[in-house]
Amino acid sequence: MLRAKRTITGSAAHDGRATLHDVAHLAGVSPITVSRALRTPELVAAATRARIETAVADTGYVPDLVARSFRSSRSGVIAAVVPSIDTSQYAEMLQGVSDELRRHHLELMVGVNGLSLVQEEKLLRAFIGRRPEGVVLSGTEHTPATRAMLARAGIPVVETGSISGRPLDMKVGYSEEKAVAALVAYLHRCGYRRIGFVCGPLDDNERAKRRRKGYLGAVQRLGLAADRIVTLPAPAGVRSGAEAFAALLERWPDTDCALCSSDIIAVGALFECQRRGWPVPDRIGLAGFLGLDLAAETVPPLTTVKVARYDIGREAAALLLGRLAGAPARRRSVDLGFTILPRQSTRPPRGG
Amino acid sequence: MLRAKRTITGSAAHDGRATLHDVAHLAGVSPITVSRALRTPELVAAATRARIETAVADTGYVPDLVARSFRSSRSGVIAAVVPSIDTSQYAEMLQGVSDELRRHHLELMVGVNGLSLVQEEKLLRAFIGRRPEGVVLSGTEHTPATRAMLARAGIPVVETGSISGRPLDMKVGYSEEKAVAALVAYLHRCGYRRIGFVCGPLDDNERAKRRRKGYLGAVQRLGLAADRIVTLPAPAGVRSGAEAFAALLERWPDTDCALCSSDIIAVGALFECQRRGWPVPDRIGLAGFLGLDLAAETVPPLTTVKVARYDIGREAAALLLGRLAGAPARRRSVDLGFTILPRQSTRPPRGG
DNA sequence: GCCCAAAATGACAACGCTATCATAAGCGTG
DNA sequence: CACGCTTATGATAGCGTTGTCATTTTGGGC
Repeated sequence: MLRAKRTITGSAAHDGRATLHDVAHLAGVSPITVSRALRTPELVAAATRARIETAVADTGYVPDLVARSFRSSRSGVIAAVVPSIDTSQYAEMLQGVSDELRRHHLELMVGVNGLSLVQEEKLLRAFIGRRPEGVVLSGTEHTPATRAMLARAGIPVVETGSISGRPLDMKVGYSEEKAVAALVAYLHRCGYRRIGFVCGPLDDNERAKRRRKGYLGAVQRLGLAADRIVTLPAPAGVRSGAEAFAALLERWPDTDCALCSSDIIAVGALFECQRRGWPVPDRIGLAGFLGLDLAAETVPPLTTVKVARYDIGREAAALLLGRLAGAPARRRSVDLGFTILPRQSTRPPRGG
Repeated sequence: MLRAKRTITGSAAHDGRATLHDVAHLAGVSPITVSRALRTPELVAAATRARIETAVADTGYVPDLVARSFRSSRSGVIAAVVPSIDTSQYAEMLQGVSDELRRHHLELMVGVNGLSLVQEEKLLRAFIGRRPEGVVLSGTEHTPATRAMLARAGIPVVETGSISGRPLDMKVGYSEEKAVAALVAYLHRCGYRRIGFVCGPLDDNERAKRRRKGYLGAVQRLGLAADRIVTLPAPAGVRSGAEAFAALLERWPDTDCALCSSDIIAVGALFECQRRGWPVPDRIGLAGFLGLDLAAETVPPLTTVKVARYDIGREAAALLLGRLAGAPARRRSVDLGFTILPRQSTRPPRGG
C-alpha cells in the first residue's frame, strides 16, 4: 500500500497540505478525475464535479504546480532578462509582458543584468534549468554562450529593443537609428544647426550605440558638424545628464540645441539650464528620447521621441504565446515604430 | 528495462536535452553520483568528478530544476507581490530583494497588484501553488483569505512598508507616521505655520493613510490648522501632483508650505510653481517624501525624507533566508528608520 | 430489449531527480 | 589480518501529477 499512511489518516492533515489523492478520497472518486475536474471541467459530470469542488474547498487543496510542471513538462513560466528594473524604460516593458502573460496564466521570472552581457548569460544559465517556456531578452547583443544555450533549449525567444539586425528568433521594437535620425531632422526643421548629442554610456549598451549612430548619420546627411558628442561615464541619471550637458557646453559653447539620448538626461540638462538662468528654448533647445511621462511635465515640457515601451512588452509576450499555441517557428521582427512629440523645449518648426 | 529507449540510443540526443542518466552513462557512473558531483562535489573523488565534469560539458547537461524542486520539495523560489513595478519606490525594493536572493541562488517571482488587495490575493493564490519558500508582501493590509492562505502554506512571510502594527510573520520598514511627523516638525522649525498636505490616493493604500495620519497628528500637536489636505484622485504622478497642488492653493491661498506625500507629487508641485513664476521657497515652501534621486536634482532641490527602499528589500530577503536556514519562527519587526534631507525648496530652520 | 456511439471514469506508468539506506573500497591499528 | 572507521559509490523507491489507453456507464434509435 503506497498510500497507507495517508489512507489511514483519511484526511488532508498529514502535513498541512492536501494532495489530489486526499481530495479524491473525500469525494469518492479517483485522483485522475479530480485532476480532470480542475483542468477540463467540461469532461466531468456536473454531480461529480460538485462533490469534487466541495472536497477541494474542505481540504483547502491547492494544486502542486511544481509537480504539474514536472509531469507535463510545461512550466508555465516565462523568463525575462532586463538591464534594470528601476528604470521606467524596462519596468514598463516588463509590465506589458506581465499583464499579457497573466491573462494566459503564465508567470514571469525576472533577472536584472545591469547591462552586462556576461551577467545576462549567468542569469539565463540559472533560468534555463527551470525550463521556462519562453524567454524575453533586451537588446540583440548576446554572448556566444548565451546564443548556444538558447538554441539548445529549443524554446521561443523574443528580443526587445532595436529592430535592426537579424533576430535570434523573434524581435519587437523600433529602429533606434531611425528614431534619433527623425528627431534630428525635426530639430533641423526647427532651425537648429549646431546640434550636440549627449549620449548614455556605451559599454555593452547596444541601444546607446545605435542612437549615437542614428545621430551621426543624420547630422552628416544634413551637412552639420558631427563631432559634438559627449558620452556619460556613469549610468544615465539626472545628475550625470546635467554634468554631461555642462561638458558639452564647455567644449562647444555655441551649441544651439542638445539632443539627449534619454529623457532623464534631458531633464538633467533642463535643470542645469534653470540653474544657469538660461531660458529654454530661447538660449538653447533641448530634446530627449523615450517619451517618459516626466518629460511632458517639465517647464518647459521636453520635445522627445515616444517609443511604445509597454506595447513592446505586450507584443513580446503575445509573440511567445503565439508560439506556445502552435504558431510556426519562423523568424519575425515586429516594428512598433516611434512618435516625435514636439514640445516647448525646442523652437517651433519653420514654415509649419 | 525502464530506460531501454535511452540506454539503447546511448546518447543525449533523444530529444535534445540530456538527463542525469545520460551524463552518468557517459561518465561510467551511476546517476546519483552525478547528482552528488553537482550538488556536493566534496563527497565525490576528484578523478570521478573530473570525468563527470567532462561528461556534463559534452552533453550540455543542464540540471532540471523543476524535477529537483519536485523531488526535494524545495522550489528555490521566493514570491513577491508589489503594488507596481515601474515606480522606483517598489522597483528599488525589489532590486534589493533580487540581489540578496541571487547571492543565495534563489529566484524571484514577481506579481503586480496595482494597490488592490483583491488582486494581491489572486496573485498569491497563483503563486502558492508553485510552492515558493517564502513570500514578500507590500504593506500590512491583506484580505482574510490572503492571511488564511499564507497561514496554511506555512512558509515565512515578510511584509515591507509601515512598521506599525502586528506583523503577519516578519516585517521590515519604517514608521510612515513618524517620518511624516518628523518632516512636519522640521518644517515647523523652518517657520512654516500654514502647512498643507498633498496626499496620494487612499484606496487600499495603507501607506498614504498612515502618512496622512502622521501629518494630522503632527500639525495638531503643534497647534496648526489640520484641515489643509487635498487628496489625489488619480495615481500619484507629476501631473496629478501638480493638479492637486493647484487645488490646495485654490482652497487655501495663504498656504506657506506644501508637504507632498511623495517626491513625485512634490516635483509636480514644483513645476506648477515654475509655471506660475513663483519662487521656491520664497513664495511657498515645498517638501516631498521618499528621497528619490530626482528630488535632489530639481531647481531648487527638494526637502524630503529618505527611506531606505533598497535596504528594505535586502533585509526582507535576508530575513527569509534566515528562516530557511533554520532561524526560529518568531514574530519580528525590523525598523530601518528614515532621514530628513533638508534642501533648498524650504527655508532654512531658524536658530539653527 | 439490443446495439453502438458518446460520455464519464479509472488503471497504470512515468516525468528526472534525490532521500534514505546499503554496500564497497581504502586504511591505519593492535 | 580481523577490526572499526572513514570515504566513495550504488540500489531502490517515490515525490504529485498527468498522458495514454482501457473500461464502464449512459442514452438514444430501431
